[in-house]
Amino acid sequence: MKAPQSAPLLTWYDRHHRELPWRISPSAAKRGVKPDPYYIWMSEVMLQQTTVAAVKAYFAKFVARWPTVTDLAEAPSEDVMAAWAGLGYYARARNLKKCAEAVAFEHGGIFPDTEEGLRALPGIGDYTSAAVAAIAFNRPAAVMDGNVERVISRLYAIEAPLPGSKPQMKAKVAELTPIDRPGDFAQAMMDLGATICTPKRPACALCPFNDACLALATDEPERFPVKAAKKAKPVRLGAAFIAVDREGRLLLRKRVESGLLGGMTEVPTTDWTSRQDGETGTEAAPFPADWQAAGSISHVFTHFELRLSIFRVGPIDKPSGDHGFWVPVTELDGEALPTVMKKAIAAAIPTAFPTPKG
DNA sequence: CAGACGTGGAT
DNA sequence: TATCCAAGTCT
Repeated sequence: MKAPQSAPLLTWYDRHHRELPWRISPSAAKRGVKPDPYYIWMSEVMLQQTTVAAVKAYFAKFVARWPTVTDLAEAPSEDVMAAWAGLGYYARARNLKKCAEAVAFEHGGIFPDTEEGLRALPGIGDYTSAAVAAIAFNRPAAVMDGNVERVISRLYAIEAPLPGSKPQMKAKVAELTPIDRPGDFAQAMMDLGATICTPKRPACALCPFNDACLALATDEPERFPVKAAKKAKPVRLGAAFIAVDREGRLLLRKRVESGLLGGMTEVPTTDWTSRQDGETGTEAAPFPADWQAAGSISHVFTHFELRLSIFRVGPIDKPSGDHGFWVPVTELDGEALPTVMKKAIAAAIPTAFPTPKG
C-alpha cells in the first residue's frame, strides 16, 4: 500500500470541484482572481453544521444586503437576527455580528490573515480559523471538519472513536497538506467528502485515494469514522399562547440574549419541562382570557424534543400591562422568528406563513 | 470534557 | 417513522 499524496487529490479537484457562490474556481485562481475574505468567512460560519443547500439562499441574502464586513458591523442586530432566522444555531448570528464589529472597528475593516489572528475573533474556532487562513489567504493550515474526519479516518483506517481521535487525525491532515495549494487542498478534501467519500455508499471507484485507502483495502469503508454512542433525546412539554388583537396584531416577545434561541423572537410560552403528569393548561398564560385549544406541535432540537400545546385567543381588546410587543400578522417576515415559533403560530393561524403552493 | 446549541433533507 | 447528519463553537 503506497502512502497517500495530495497531488492526485488536487488533480481530481481541478476537474471535479463544485461551483459555489463564495468560491474562486482553481482555473480562475490561476488567472489571479482572489477570494474575498468576507465571503469566505461568511460562508464558513453559515456552513457550520449546516448543508450547502440550506446556506446558498442565506449567503446571497446577506452579501446583497451587507456587501462588506463594515456594512454588517454597522447593521442593527435585530436586522441580522431576523435575516438569520430559520438557519439555526443562533449563537452563530450573534457572533457573526460581534466578529464583523471587531474586524471593522478594531482591524480597520481588514480580516486578520493568519490562523492565530482569526482564531481570536468571536465565533471562529479551530476549524474556521484554519479554513479562512487556507482558503482566503493560502496559509498552510491543517483544515479538519466532518468531511475531512471521514476521509482521513478511512484513508488510515483509524479505529479509535471520535472525538478522541481528532488530534491523531489532525496530525495526518497536517502531514498531507501541500505547501503550495493549501486552500485548494482543504476545499478538495471537503468536496471529496461531500461527493465521493460519503457517509453511506461511498463511490470508491471514483476516488483519487482508492489506491492508498486502508479502509477500502481491508474493510468496509462505511465502518469509518468510528464514533462514540449517542444519548437518547428527552421530551419536554409546554404550552404556547397565540393572542391576536382587534387590529390583527400578534403578541410577541424577545428571548434573552443567551441560551436556546437566544436573542430571537417568540410567542409567549410556559416553561418547557420534563413533567409528564398530564395535560398542560392555561394557568401560565400571559394574561387571563378565553384561551381556546388549537392543537399541538412537535419540534426536535439537538438535545431534546419539544411538544407544545397551542392555545389561541382573539380578536380581543389589548390587555392591560406589558406582555411584549404586538406585530401585524401580515408583517411577521420581518421578525426573528425561529422555525419552532413559526410552527406554533401556524398551528393557530394557518394563513400566517403562506407558502408558494399554499 | 461533555453538554448546549437548530434545522431540514436523506435514507 | 426513526435515525443520522451538514464546512463547529462555546462553556
